[in-house]
Amino acid sequence: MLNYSTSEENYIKAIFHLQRQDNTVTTNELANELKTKPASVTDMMKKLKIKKLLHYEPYQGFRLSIEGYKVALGIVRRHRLWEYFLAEKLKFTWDEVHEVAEDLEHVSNKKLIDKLDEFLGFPRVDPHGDPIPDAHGKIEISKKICLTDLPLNKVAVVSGVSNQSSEILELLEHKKINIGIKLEVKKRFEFDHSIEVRIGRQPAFTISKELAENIFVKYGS
Amino acid sequence: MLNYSTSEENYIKAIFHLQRQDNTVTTNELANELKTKPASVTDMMKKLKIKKLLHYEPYQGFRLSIEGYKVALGIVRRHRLWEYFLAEKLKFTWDEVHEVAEDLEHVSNKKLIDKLDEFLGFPRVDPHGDPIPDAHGKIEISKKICLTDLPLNKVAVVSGVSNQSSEILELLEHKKINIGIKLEVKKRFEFDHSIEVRIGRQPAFTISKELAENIFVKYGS
DNA sequence: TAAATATTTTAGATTTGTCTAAAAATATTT
DNA sequence: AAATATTTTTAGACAAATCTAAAATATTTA
Ligand SMILES: [Mn+2]
Ligand SMILES: [Mn+2]
Ligand SMILES: [Mn+2]
Ligand SMILES: [Mn+2]
Repeated sequence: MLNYSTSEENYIKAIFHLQRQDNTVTTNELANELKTKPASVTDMMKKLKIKKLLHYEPYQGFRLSIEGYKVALGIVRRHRLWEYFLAEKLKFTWDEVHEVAEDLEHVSNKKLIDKLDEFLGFPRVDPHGDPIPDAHGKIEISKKICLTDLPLNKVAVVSGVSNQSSEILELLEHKKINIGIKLEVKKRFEFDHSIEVRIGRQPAFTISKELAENIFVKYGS
Repeated sequence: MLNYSTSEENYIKAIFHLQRQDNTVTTNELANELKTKPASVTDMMKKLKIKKLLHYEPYQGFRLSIEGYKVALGIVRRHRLWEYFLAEKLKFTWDEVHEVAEDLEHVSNKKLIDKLDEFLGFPRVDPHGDPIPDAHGKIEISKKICLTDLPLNKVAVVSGVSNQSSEILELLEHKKINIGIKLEVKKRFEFDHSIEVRIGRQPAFTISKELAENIFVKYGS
């Protein structure tokens, strides 16, 4: 596997994240995501196309190639392992890890990352509940259900949060909702779309529509 | 403290190491150390002078300014903490850590480094026996004595090794000489300048002049 | 001390990644 | 189907870091 510049890696990872939603990514979307200008995106897309990391025809948007997808998984693996390290070992909070991992992810020494993985005990998910690709690029694609869509009285595990701000963290900590916790939805209110939730045998409590929209769960352990 | 580019940091750190020996550093010395060309060094020296990180007049060589020295200590702190992490936590060997730390040292997030320091238990020396500057830039300047100069029958502690190759590591591991181990010199032979060494109450053994020249010790614990 | 040699700096080019402004292509309205 | 608006690309410029070749300066040698 070749080595790519920090800038190339940031573009590749951003495309990886954006193309999950739609099928292809547009110049403006990517420029917006990376806080850069459309002209810069076009320049980089030409370069990544030459390196065969993506499919791109002028004005048609772009997608990662098989090779580009593999490279992206490597970057995501490094990013999430470092996030796990920061949260678990260095006691960073949940909302602080992303920014630091954004730099650490670009140190691409295979042995470093595989030993870090081992040191951490081969974690499956990062502090935001997102799956960590293994050394071979395998990634668990568990389908996440938004809390707004979870059927009533079905126990599910909180597996991720889509918003990573310190504001949502404050609220989640106050409500004692962490990744991995089991909960069920007891009731939905039509008026404000608020949701009544219960964790284990504790008394049920209410969370807002806004919060519920950002919490994802999955079935099973 | 401002932020500097990876390239600027590599130059600053190299000057820091070179100026310990002599008083001022020359263009060729630095170009050689960084495996770059003299013209590139001159360009960077002009830039670092403008940033007030060093004293430099054309043709006169250069030294770090007080400010440049502080910046260098920060880089060295990061480098050596990562080296300690790699050796202690990830079980890298001694001769592998430098290369990886060379990249990790450029992730300059104050909180990351201070938390890493805490996680590691505030280590005083890196895996090569070199002192780690603390969060305020304080560094222990213990005077190292080369094993060739240690008086006979004086117990001293192995505190560093000047050569960092895997070849010297192989030999040191075979002879069971590690950083922190206590030893004394029992005899010196005029013929080949080999040295007879004893660790604790174990039987004495001989090491070559070449090896002794690369081992440094200090008195006390 | 003058010539030869070595070191250092300058001049000019190159690569990478970015930007602004203008042109071209595409999409949306009327 | 034009006209209008939006998106994307191109053209040209710029900063950072590097290089080669030539010029300037310093050091050594005879
Ligand atoms: Mn990044
Ligand atoms: Mn994450
Ligand atoms: Mn470095
Ligand atoms: Mn070291």
